[in-house]
Amino acid sequence: MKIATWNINSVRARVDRLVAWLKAQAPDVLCLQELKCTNEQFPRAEIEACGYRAEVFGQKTYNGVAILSRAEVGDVQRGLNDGVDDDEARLISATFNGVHLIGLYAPNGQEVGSPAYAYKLEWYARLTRVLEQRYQSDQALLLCGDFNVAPDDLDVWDPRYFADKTLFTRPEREAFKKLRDSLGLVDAWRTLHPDLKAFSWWDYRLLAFPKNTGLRIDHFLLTPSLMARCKASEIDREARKGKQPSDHAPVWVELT
DNA sequence: ATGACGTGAGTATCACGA
Repeated sequence: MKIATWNINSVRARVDRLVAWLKAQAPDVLCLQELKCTNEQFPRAEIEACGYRAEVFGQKTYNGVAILSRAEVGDVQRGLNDGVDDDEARLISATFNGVHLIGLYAPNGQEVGSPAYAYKLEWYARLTRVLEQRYQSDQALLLCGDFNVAPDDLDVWDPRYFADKTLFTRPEREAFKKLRDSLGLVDAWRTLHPDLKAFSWWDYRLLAFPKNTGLRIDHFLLTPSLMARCKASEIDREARKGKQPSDHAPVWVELT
């Protein structure tokens, strides 16, 4: 079973790329982030024409997440549903083949010290509480998506330059670690590539992709029992090439 | 100069991304 995640940075601007990638990679599940469209604007017909269903949690202009799958998913929930007043479409969860899936788009945080930065840290704390309240570490649970945090030095092209920059500040990395530790979750790609310096996002500016000045911020977090079934995980750097790409590459895991 | 691009909204320029 192949499960993928991709921050597509506007699904309407890239529907042709999306369809081509689904046909080429044939994942069983693809979690999408940054749809930048409402449920009504989502290109459902094109997705269904290539054999996928779509559970969509859209929002006008910003955010928006979806779960595409070859077979029907169960128990779909949109949002954290933790009682906090929050209308940002950043999380969708479902079950598929006995696996609890959570597809998420964590807040970016803008500048350190800004309201958006505080919201990001609070959002991580809320998600951690939700995991602790609703799941157990012995379940088959998988979180994937754009976490907007580079966890370690190896995940940043220049850790010294990023030391006090959003996505790599100590509070963000600690919030990510607390989320991971809540259920003993494992960073699947890093576990399978312990010494590799590779990225999943590159700035559109400054020739960042050809210079490979990127960050690894798109992740799969698995409970230990699910990690035992994970034999492969890769970042599809090819999908960042060519005309009008998303600034993120897709990431996938293969589960036995 | 670690230097500025892409998207949606709306129709000039701004908010936002990371």
